[in-house]
Amino acid sequence: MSDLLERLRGRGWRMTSQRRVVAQVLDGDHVHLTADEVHTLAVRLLPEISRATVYNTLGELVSLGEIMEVSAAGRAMRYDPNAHHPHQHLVCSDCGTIRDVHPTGDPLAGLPVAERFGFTVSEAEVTYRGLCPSCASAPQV
Amino acid sequence: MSDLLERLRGRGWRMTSQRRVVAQVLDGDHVHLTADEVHTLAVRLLPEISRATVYNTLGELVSLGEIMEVSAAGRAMRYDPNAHHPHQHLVCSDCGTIRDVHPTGDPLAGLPVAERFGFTVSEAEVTYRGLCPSCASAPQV
DNA sequence: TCTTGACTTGGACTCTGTCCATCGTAGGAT
DNA sequence: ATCCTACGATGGACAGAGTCCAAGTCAAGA
Repeated sequence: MSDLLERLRGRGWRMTSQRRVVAQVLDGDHVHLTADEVHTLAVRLLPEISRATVYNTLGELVSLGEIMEVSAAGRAMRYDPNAHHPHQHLVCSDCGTIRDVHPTGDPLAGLPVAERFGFTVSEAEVTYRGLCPSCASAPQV
Repeated sequence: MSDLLERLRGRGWRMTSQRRVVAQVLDGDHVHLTADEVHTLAVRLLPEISRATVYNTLGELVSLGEIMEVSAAGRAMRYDPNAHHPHQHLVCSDCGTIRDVHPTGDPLAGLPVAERFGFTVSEAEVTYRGLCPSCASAPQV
């Protein structure tokens, strides 16, 4: 993601230390962090960074298509740095952990034209739900 | 949905006026209301009904499988009264309109065991996105 | 180096949803 | 028909996620 900064600069982004730090955090692991987690990690690198800036920056990255929002029903939105490789998500219904998965076949194919109601369907987002190994073995509440 | 109340009574639900009203509201239209909208409509029928009761009742209906939660990224959860016929959703990326659709095939089949990471996968939720006929013809912002 | 407008800050605010102590009542028992 | 009691309703406080805004800061072009 080091070239992310280059791409952004090319798009006229003013390069601030805050934005550099947010990009660095997203680059760190390929997990799907919440905005709050991004903020916590960013604070370690730049103690005075504010929550509002993290939200702003994440929002901008999303609208530029550099990262993806993944909504985890009822919980905080998560941010997926892996926006350039199409994939789907597997979510633990208990703890909210998210993994990237690559199903076979084209999910769009499952939707017959008769079921499209005149829509110009351009993508299908699939969320698989279940229990992750540790939640499946741990006693549920 | 008039038999909904019968089914619930059969499951040992205590039948209160509040619960009746919530069921009645959900029965009204087959749109996907938010909890707050359900509360607003319920108040018209039973002015003293509280928000907490609406949330409780919706939560119970969800866990009984009578209605479904549909998460609308970043916005309030919506409740889908059409839970007895499995279906997916087709969402207009421009205006947000939601339609129920019935894809062919089992969406779970697309996820190979090698891609399940030990999860006990129990369901797949598919959201098709595109432009509805009117947004497709109208100039976009 | 100067200038300026884009960016950041932090705290207040909104929106969704949950919790809890207390009160009310549906519906079985008598 | 009346009584009992556990289940359900209430509403206000609380919490988490995210937005807004006025004021201050600073990146980068001139």
